[in-house]
Amino acid sequence: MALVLTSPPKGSRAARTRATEDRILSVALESFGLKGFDSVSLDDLAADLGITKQAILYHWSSKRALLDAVIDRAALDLIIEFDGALSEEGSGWSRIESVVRRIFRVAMRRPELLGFIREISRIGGDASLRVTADLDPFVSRATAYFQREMDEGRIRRCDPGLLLVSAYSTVLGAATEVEVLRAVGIEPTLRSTVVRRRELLAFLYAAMVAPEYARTQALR
Amino acid sequence: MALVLTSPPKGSRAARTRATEDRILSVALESFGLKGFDSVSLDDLAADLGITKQAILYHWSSKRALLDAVIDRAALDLIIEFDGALSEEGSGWSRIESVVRRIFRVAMRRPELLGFIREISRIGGDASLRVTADLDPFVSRATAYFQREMDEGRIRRCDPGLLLVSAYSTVLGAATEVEVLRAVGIEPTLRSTVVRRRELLAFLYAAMVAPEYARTQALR
DNA sequence: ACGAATGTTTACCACTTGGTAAGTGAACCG
DNA sequence: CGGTTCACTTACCAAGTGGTAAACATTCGT
Repeated sequence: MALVLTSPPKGSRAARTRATEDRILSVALESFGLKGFDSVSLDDLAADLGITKQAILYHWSSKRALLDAVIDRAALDLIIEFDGALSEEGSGWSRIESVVRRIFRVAMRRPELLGFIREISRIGGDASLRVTADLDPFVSRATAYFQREMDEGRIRRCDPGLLLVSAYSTVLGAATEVEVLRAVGIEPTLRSTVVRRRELLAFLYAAMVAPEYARTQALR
Repeated sequence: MALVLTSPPKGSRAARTRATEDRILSVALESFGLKGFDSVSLDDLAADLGITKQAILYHWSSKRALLDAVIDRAALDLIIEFDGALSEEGSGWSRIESVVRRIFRVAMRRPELLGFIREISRIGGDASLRVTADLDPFVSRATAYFQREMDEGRIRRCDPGLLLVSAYSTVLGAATEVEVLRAVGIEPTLRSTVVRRRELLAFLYAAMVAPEYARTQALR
């Protein structure tokens, strides 16, 4: 995924510096997300990048400082991926459906991103606080949206925060728990992912949509 | 949690050996589950146990071999915790409810156990295969149970494996994703856990129970 | 009672870890 | 042009890593 063709030095020095830091953050996010923070050494990262470990430590004073930067980057990526879906047009359910589709797309194309959030949760402490703070505006938008949908009777009334958590972990689980899927005899191929997404949408639809509202719609 | 009152040597040698290995597995499961496999060194484990690292390596030839043993132990613990619920009496929904309650109980009392399964999933490779194999009989029972409930019209018809995954990740997420809960402004206190469990049961009930069957029941 | 098996410790070892110090060449700015 | 800043490398280092070898104490079988 790194996509690093050692480019001949071009652009201003500042631009090249930014590009290097960007590459480091990308590779670090991927590695931390897939293998875990402690399982990836600075030497590993540097080797992947074709630079020396000290070059990394030049841009961030410690591995921990690098982690903070990666957290910010991951939060930004997440918001970019999902916030658009929340802004889309469409009535209640179709918008939720588009968010779910997007999560699946992200889980397929960038598993390291979702894995990284999990990893940060486990590390806890300051790291968790940081990602929580970074994502706060997005979470606020999402819960406010749920609240509105409930007020207008399109979504079953309940605690919007808990609904968000339920939906989040359901989708994230179905999208990422590859090993669990294997355990129940489902090989995570592209085709099975489509089926899984369809089943999950039905699951969520049943769980979330207010029955009275559902009756007025003829969708599936 | 370790609960290790340095007992004066008693019992046969074989019994004491078994007890030692048991203690090692307990502490290792706890540490690996909470901090991650790579984040826990053999020296850390040994220090927690009040023995030397080489004592651990006497019982298992390498850290990796220890991991395999911990996997087996974790799978056993899981089966013990949940298999009982599957055998309980009661009609369709009440049995599912009891499983969910049990998962919450485990998530509260033994977070390291669920965390460990997650960790193994991420490690992948042989480790995942092992836990998958260990849990296979349990998974078979669960899906067979879902199938039966569907055939008798008590649960919405769908792929039983996927239903299991959805329910699993939903419950596991709501029970364990403490940081995500914080992000949506829910402090994971005991009281809020009760609320969360109630909301989640409503979520699952709506998602899983067949509407025709639900109408025949007056439960909540 | 005595040698053997067993469980554990002390002493090491090669290698990796995050991090420091000093050097180097190119880009920038006057 | 000439010095300074910048981005990075080479050269280290102390602490920690998983793992080996051998010594040691206890318990077992005979």
